[in-house]
Amino acid sequence: MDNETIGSTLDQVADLLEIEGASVFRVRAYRGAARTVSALASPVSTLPEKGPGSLEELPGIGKDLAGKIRELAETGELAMLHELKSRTPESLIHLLELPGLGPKRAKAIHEGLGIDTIEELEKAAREGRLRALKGVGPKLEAQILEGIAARAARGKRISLAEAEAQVEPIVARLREVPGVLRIEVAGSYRRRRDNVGDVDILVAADVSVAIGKKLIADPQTDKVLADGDTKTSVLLKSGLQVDLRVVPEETFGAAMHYFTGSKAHNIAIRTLGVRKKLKISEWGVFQEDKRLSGEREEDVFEAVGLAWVPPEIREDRGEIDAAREGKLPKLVERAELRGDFVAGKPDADELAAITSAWRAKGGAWLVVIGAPRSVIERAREHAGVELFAGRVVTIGEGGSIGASEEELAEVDVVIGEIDAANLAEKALTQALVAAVETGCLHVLARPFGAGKPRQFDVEAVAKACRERGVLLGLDARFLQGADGYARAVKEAGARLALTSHARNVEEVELLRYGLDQARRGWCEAKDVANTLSAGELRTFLARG
DNA sequence: GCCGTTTTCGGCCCGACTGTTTTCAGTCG
Ligand SMILES: Nc1nc2c(ncn2[C@H]2C[C@H](O)[C@@H](COP(=O)(O)OP(=O)(O)OP(=O)(O)O)O2)c(=O)[nH]1
Ligand SMILES: [Mg+2]
Ligand SMILES: [Mg+2]
Repeated sequence: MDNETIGSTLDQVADLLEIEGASVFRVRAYRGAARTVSALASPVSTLPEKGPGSLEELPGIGKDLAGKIRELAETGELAMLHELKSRTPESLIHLLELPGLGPKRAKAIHEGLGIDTIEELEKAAREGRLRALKGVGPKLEAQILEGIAARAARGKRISLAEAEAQVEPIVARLREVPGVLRIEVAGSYRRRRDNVGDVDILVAADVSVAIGKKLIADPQTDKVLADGDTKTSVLLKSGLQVDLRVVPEETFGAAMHYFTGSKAHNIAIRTLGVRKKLKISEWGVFQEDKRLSGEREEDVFEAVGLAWVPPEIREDRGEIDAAREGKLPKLVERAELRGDFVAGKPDADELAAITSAWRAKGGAWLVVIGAPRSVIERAREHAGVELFAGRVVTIGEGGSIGASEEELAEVDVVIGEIDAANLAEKALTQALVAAVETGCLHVLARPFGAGKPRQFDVEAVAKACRERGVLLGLDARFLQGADGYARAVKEAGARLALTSHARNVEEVELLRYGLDQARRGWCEAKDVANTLSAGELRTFLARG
């Protein structure tokens, strides 16, 4: 079973335990493990059984959870989950998707009314039977019916680019409201996750500004989910949820920290505070109810003895220890990028437009993939950036390279791509290592199958790449799991190549989404080949 | 279920909004 499926299975366990009324801390442990396993770059089977790097060494995973994760990885089954399902119907998990319906009410609905499914719930709500339950009245009943009706319209997670497109005009309108002192998008958007579940906006303003009402009146707003003094949530017409938080300017820093998250990072920071007898919340840092600070985001970190942590790595995956020890990475920045890999299909005019746009951005070189040499030669004359000829070659199942030596000699950069659909994890790893060891490749593309990243032993492959001077490609068009991939590559001492595959001027912009994921993967300039100068790249290509 | 410059037992982040409630539980961020 792959890591993502193990993660969602552990989340199912957490849901069922929660419905059963298990300890919230036990539930949290399962959710934490789910999150940790989903983020692993390589399959569980590649981790050592014991000692450094083993499952049990991962924070929040002890003997018990490690055993369950191994059981899932090896057999695809979990005995405990079967037992849970025999006690509590699995279908109850779907009730939790309805807004306002959590584990307590799901349990009450199941036990009090014998309801197991959304269909039964809808029938009961229509007949007014839900209000027989303690704590449920006509309003909740109506809300549940509405939730069932609106189920399909409520959006799923969307890409960061899509979220940017939707939210930028809204933020622009809110920014113009008189009395808005500061406005920033926080949450997973600020942490630059490749997909976001909602958009979280923080505003510094007086309550009298009633900024929440302005969001409610926005042309894109469809439905109001909640509306209080400091917090408003709406659903846009697109189905995207927007959460708005309003605070006075003097608590903007602490509020930014809270609203940026992640949840796991917040809990870790607040726990450090508790040990120092401090209380940390969106309202500031407090000692015995006396407010110490909170105007700046740094205040929160300083209060617990940490350096300011870049939002991209606030995931409780080691950044807190690093911030304490002064070992935070100096994350690679946009201004440091000098090269990109673009698609070769464009005609000479399009290529000229791309090269001049890239030069205008401060770029120094481009690898043009798949263009005829003649096109590149001609483009070179007016390019103003150095052009390299690139070619994609197919890697066979045994790691063979699908091109002749003469063909390879015609280009400057050889990019190996494997058709991974039919290979198991181990065979895939072996094929990739073998391909790298032919010495023919300059870049190894990230393997995908059926539109999803394929699992393999990233550490083993990245180490082979490091030895052979091969870059690991990170395609900015396909970023699922790219942050974990980047981190594993960096930790193996290898180097990434971010590739936009731009076919036109607009798509050159895509590279920054790749950069975001490299940053989430703790990458510094030295970990990303796009920061090399043209001369340095040339030397690298010559395996110098 | 995990974990330990307090601890191997007994804690585990903190607050806003809603509905149903005569004082707070549930859900969500
Ligand atoms: N302290 C604390 N903060 C939380 C909790 N839940 C959420 N937050 C904070 C951190 C989150 O990043 C921020 C926004 O919440 P969201 O539910 O929108 O999560 P986030 O944006 O991280 O991910 P998303 O893509 O929306 O699923 O609020 C919590 O239980 N405790
Ligand atoms: Mg969010
Ligand atoms: Mg949110």
